[in-house]
Parts: sequence; C-alpha cells; structure tokens
Amino acid sequence: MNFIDELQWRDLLFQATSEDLGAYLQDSRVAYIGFDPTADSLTIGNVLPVITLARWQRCGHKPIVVMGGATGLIGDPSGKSAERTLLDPDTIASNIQGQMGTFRRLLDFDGPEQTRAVLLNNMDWFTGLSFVDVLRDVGKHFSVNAMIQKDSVSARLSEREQGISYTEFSYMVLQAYDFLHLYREHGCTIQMGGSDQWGNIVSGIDLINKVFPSPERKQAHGITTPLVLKSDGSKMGKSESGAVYVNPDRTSPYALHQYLLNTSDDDAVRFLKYFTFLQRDQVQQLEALMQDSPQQRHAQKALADELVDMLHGSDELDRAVAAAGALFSGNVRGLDDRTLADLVIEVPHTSIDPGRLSGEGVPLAEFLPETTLADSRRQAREFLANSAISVNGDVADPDRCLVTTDILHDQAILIRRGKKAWHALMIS
RNA sequence: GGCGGUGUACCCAAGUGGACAACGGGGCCUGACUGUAAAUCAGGUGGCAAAGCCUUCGUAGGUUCGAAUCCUACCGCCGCCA
Repeated sequence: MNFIDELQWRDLLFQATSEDLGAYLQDSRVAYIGFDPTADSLTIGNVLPVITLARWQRCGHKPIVVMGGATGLIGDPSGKSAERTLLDPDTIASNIQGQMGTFRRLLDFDGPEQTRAVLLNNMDWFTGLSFVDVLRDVGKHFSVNAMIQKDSVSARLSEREQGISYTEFSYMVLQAYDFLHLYREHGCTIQMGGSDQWGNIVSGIDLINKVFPSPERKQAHGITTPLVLKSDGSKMGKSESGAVYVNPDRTSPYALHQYLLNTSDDDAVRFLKYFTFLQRDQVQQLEALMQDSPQQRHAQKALADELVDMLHGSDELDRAVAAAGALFSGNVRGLDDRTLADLVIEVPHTSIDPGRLSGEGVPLAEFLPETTLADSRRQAREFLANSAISVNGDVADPDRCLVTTDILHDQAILIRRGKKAWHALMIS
C-alpha cells in the first residue's frame, strides 16, 4: 500500500509539502524523524511518530531515527511557552539509552539494506563542527527576518513575559542542519514529524534548497501528523498519576493496558487508526461492533491489546489481562501463587512483618494509613464505614483485623479500596 | 523611589474581634447507577487516644480574657505614578 494512502485513511496526514507525494513514493525513499531525549522513556503520545516510521518501513521505505543528542542539549522552542532548562550530557546519553529499546522493538534494524532502519545520534555530526564553520557555512543561508516569522519564535517574541534565548532561537538551525546532513550522507529526502515540527521541517528543506542549486537537486519533502488530542481536549497519554510511559519500569504493561482500555468511546476508533497496524476492514469491523454493543468495548480492548503486544510482547499482554481479570472480579483467592506474585508487583505494594499479624492481628483502621489507600486513620475509618475496603476480595467490617490467615500462598495480602485502588502487602 | 491594592485549605473564593477547622464553587475520594465508561444523585474532604484535644488563614512579633479578623515589622504578588 502506498504510504500516503495509508496515512490518509488513518487520518494521520496533517500537512505535506507536495500534493503528489504519492507518485514520488512509488520508489523506495529514505525518511527521518527526530526525537528529543528529554526523558529516559518515550510516552505513549510520542510513540506515534515511531509507529509512523514503522508504517513507512512496512511500505517499503527506509526509516532513520535521529536521536537529538545535540539538539536535546539546546531545547526545541516549538510549542513551548517558556525557556527550557538545559539537560546535561550524561542525562541525555542515558535518556537516549532508555528510549532505544522502543525503537528496536518497533522498527526492523536487520532487514535488507533498502528498508533497514538506521539509528543515528546528531551529536555525531555536531561535535566535529566549530562555531565559526557553522556561522559561515550554515548561518549564511538563514535569514533572521524569516526566522522570527516562524510561529515557534514569534510566539515567544511577542510575549513580553517570556522571551527566547539566542540558544533556543538557534534550535531550528540545528534541526535544519540535521536534515541537510542526512540528505547529503544518507540520501534522506523526507522529514516527518508532528504538526508542531512543520516550521523546523520547512527550515531544513529551505537549507537544502540553498546549499544544492536547482538542476542537480533531488527535491526534499516534509510530512506532518496531527497532534493527538483526546475528545475532551486533553492530551493523550496523561493519567491522574502522571504521564503514561512505554518503558515498563515507569509504566507497567498492566497500567498501560488499563489506560488504553479506559479510552473514551469517542476516541477509540480514531486511536485504533493512529496507533495500531490493524487493517482498514478490521477497524471498520470494530467500529461496527462498538456501535452495536458499546458496553463490550471491543475497540478499546483491541487498542489495548495491540499496543501492549506491540510494546511489550504477548507474554506481558497475557499477564496484564490475567491480572486485570483477577483484580476486577475481586476474585483473588482463587489465584495460583505464580499469578499472585505477578499481580502483587502490578499494584502499589509494601512489605509487612508477619509478626504483626499473629494473635489478634492489626486493626485495619489503624493499618490503612501505612498503605497507599488512606491518608489518615480518620479517612481509613470513613472508608471502612462505607464498606469501601475489602481484604482478598471480601468486604471488611469496620473493626476488621488483618491476621495470619489472610496471607495468600504464604506471600501476600491484597487490600482493595473502592473498585480500582489496590494495595498488596508482601510478607517479608 | 512614591501611591494604592492583595496574600485564607489542592485551586478559585467568602469571612474584617468570640457561635470558625473556617460559607460557596471546582477538583479529589467513597457510595448508588453503569460498560473497569460518560452523565446523574448522595456523602466525605487538617490531624488525633474524638461529645474532647492539637495544628492551620503569607512570615515574625504585639494588643486582647479571646484574633483569619486590630497593631508593628518583614516577605511575595498585582496595579497606577516617577
């Protein structure tokens, strides 16, 4: 399938530098997307560009991932209202390391040369450059008049509260240079990115156009994808407990699965198109199913399953589904010890000395504030009075004590508040 | 530098000597309903050994039997004038 058609039916084509890119993409091309190493894990929101690169690859093209080791030191002003704090090189390096796993999982780095993915760090070509060289060879091609027209810059210039430093102002020069470098060294003629990257992409194309005179030039192109917003206007990938990451040590596969499962009906189909590789007829089928019986949440389940499988593998997916089954049925007594062990680490957990459970045990009203489930004894009593607390799936009386016989499989006790908040006590 | 305003709980915001752990709204939590949803309704939302006690109204002092409320100084924010 043609890449452009693919983006189009998925509503992922926001802007492109040319109307007939479709024809241009009949042949295998090289495209890149840049990633800022501002965190040691991508969030669910920024896997969209990675998935876009994967689609690109599946359409028979070659993807290049550019880690912004150098540009990350500067900070992209696009879409930012305030000057960013600079990260130190060590942090950047370890952040790149942290994000690498996601790229390796989603892209094929071992296939035939023509479509094999490549991962580069722009630090590699920026470290060799001297400031004077850059001013002379690159800076010459940039008109400050044009630069200050860019949205990313003008927004900051017009705000009297928050200006922009020369450093961030120069960001687009660096990103433009990336494109030029890749164009020269890797035959890369396309840059993709989120819609907020349009200005930077165009800067790169302009630079290429100036460096390479018209007759001998292969025209460079840019494609952007829309900003992913939820139907309520909030940003995709933000939960109450913070951002949803793809690295399992920051957001467990279970938590990710849950997050996606709770996608609003209004967003489910759209996100299926955005984030999964399901084909058009499969998506349509799910859409129809959702209209018939929304309570079954087929679309949400497909979204959650697909993404967890994609990012963490089928084993992790199975575990997440099994954990959810136990947790939401409340039926945790029937679990075997292996599944219980899995589940304990999926929810907030603390250790407890078994000695405290012997004899009379310890009253829940007193103990709950030691867990994540209550802030104070007053609150604990309130929850108990509301029958909101259950131990191993059974509603607890207000004067209930935790005792030795509550321990499941010699390893843990599972306490639940309300429907969804769990806390596991591990016996130590 | 001068003049004026303002600072209350997670956020907005009432309160201007005692009945104030502090009206109201938002948020958040719990319950009912439900699809592990949305919407809606009900309750809760400083702490504790709880008919009581302790800590909290920018900070530090002071007046008073008694202060979020009055006084002094300091700090922060917002205007207007230089």
